[in-house]
Amino acid sequence: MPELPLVERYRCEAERFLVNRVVKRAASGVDDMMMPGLSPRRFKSIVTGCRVVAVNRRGKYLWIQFDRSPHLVLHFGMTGAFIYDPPTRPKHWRIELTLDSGGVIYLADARRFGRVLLVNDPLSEPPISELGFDPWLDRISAKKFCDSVRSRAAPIKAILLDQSFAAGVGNWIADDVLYLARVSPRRRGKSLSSAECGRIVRQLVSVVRTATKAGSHGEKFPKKWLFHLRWGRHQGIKTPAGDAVRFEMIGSRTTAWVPRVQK
DNA sequence: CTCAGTGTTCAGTG
DNA sequence: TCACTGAACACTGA
Repeated sequence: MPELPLVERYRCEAERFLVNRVVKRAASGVDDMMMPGLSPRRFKSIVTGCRVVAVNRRGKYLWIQFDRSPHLVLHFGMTGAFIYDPPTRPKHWRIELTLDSGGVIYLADARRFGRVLLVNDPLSEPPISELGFDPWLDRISAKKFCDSVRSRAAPIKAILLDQSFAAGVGNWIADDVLYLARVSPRRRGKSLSSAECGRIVRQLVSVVRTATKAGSHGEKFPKKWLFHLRWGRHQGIKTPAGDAVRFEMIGSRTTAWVPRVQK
């Protein structure tokens, strides 16, 4: 599910629900894939009794900052989501926090590509310390962006998806950025002109800001974005301007692009 | 039944 | 050592 704009929305919602609350009960399933080395017993004993001080985000990672270490770092993988006060325990719940307010929050994740970690100093330890610039939180100069892109041989699509380069960019954001910047996803970083890199960084900031301000609600995104056309992947689908959309595997992800526009 | 899906990691290669 | 590539991870729904 979640790229930067959606994780930011989760962060805002969780902030309202959690800040200043004390965890009265904490539970998790046994899951060495999502929570390597973290038993339900240890999770419960560490988290119970903690007061939430803040809910933070960097890239696709969100962390719940407690009044003491360690703090709870979460990644939503492909299908992760928060669920608040459901009438019954959600089918794919992975962790459950019951608060002094009486509220209950679940992390659910059917596919289990998400992560649950307890980290002493999230900003200065992996995995968050390994992330590149966050286009919502950080400013980056066009020159630094271009130098970095042009030092690499991989396709620009793969570079944009590299979280140690740009944190929070996912498959559809990368595709829309390259479409709006009119650059083919197959172009190698090395081959890009500074004008092309400039268009890419401008569109990257623009797409992330626009989507995040829209609260990650796709219906509110600009009509011209490929976002609206990619799901379902119809054969022979065209942009509103009448250009054919092509779907192919690039950087080991399905990539939507418009060859007539992107060179 | 088969395949693709808003993501990351790891082994193999050059 | 490093960058790059593609398979693997697990599960659901079309």
